[in-house]
Amino acid sequence: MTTVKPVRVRFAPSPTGPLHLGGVRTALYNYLFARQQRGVCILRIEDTDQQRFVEGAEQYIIESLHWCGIEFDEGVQSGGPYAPYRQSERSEIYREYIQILITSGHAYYAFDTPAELEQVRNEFQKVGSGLFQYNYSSRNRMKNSLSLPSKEVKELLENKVPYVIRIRIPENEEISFHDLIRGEVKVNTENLDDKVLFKSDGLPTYHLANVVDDYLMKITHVIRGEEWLPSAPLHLLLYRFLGWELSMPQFAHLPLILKPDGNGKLSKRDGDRLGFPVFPIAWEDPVSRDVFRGYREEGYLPEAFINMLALLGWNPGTEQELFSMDELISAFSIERIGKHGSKFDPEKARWFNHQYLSHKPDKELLDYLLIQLNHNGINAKEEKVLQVIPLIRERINFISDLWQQSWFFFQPPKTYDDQVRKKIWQSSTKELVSDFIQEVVRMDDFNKEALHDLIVEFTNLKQVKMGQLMNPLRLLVVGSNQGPGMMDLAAVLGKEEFLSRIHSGLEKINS
RNA sequence: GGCCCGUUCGUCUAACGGUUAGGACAUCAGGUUCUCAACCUGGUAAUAGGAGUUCGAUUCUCCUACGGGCUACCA
Repeated sequence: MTTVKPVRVRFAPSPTGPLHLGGVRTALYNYLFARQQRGVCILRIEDTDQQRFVEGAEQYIIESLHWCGIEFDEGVQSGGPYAPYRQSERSEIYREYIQILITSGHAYYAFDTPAELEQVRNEFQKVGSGLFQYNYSSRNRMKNSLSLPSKEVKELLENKVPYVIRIRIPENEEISFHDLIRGEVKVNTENLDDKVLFKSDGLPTYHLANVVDDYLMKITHVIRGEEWLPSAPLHLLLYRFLGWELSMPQFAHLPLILKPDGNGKLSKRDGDRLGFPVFPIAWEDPVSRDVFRGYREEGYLPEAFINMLALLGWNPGTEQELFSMDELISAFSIERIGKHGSKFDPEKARWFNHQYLSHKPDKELLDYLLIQLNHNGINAKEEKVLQVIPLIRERINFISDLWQQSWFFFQPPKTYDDQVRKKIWQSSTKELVSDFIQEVVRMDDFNKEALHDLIVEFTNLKQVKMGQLMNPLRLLVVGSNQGPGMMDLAAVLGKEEFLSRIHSGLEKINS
């Protein structure tokens, strides 16, 4: 009789700074898997390192995941049946389990000071015999409850001499486990060292805390970054030593997201260096006051950001590229996550955003544009803005482009691009334009078609190419060579505004 | 250095022993056009190298090279 356990996954960042692309993707994969399996997704904060704690980081994590549309069923933000979800608030729990390990002989007290350890490492390096490892071969030469007489150990403990608790890794044992992404992974315990499980400050390290919490919170699948792969055997040993092997979660170690240029994992500073954000939302470092850009502030839509991220390392096996969150949830599978790291491509991110923006309903783009108009002190009628949207929607890559591609619908140009003027302005241009507007003045019905007909007729009559008239008109109306079709532009502006811009433009350009 | 993981167009990737090695981004060319974009059509472009296994290897095995991760009282 096997009952299928309800899927429970967790995303467990440490609040040591903002969450970057890779972290968001890990959260996303956890979320997609949980939703698809009708399971539970948990947000746990791993703040056992008080040295690296950064003010505001936890709030940042919650806010950015919320912006992305990644929601949690349990966690620091909403509580739940396994609270608390902040590890710093669970220290009593870990104390209990470390005691079990001590009692059973799988862990031991170590009294070596950081300075002593440092010295041993240096000596090792000098001799050139590789890096020092605190393990079966060296632990007897160190100061710990395995090497010292028990009387002395007792004294040290009674005298409150600072200590850490280390795991006692067995000698020469083959540890293997099945990774959902990589298949069988094998490691010999020879290569593991006696990692610290409990620090002298009374808090556990990641290794102990994550195992204890995953067990207590009934986590069924651990989906985390590849940087954890080397310590997975250690975690497995902990499950074994605590007698939890049968309820051990399954592991899936995600490949890393790499720098777009060269190699190495994508890092905080790559964004500044290469000119793209690596964070979902902007972050200001509370100490240095450095500000890091965010996708939200750059004008990305969360759907586009998520879509791009989902496909960075995972693919559906079809040629579909655009996915809503719901589609991702139903298409996702851990088996189709790639094994190798992916270089992040900011160009493709931009393309995704363009796709989403150009498929957005008018109404939503309207809201975005209204905000920007307002921000620029322009009070435009919705009706007019709604006319503008279809004319610019194909032309934008970012939300901020809405304004950059449409400001001239709402206000006359303040300057006229000199490069463009030189290129298109001829000696006869002023006269041509002047003659043309005489005709426009006489128009009864000022609309796109009528204007088009008039222009064709006029240019034929004058024996000039359409561009000879249109380009100067555009310069006068927009101030440069950008923008949608001239007739569309004119129709939205209306006859009066159209003429007024041409008049004042002619004055400014010829003076 | 040791251990672990990886390697298909420039980039993200598909092809789970038999394909003219497919798609997307980028790039290039052409088209459209009143401009700038967008858009449409087409092109260039890849199995890291070497041994095996097999009738047949991108696919399986081994070696080499290269890349990455880990190697803290950090996560």
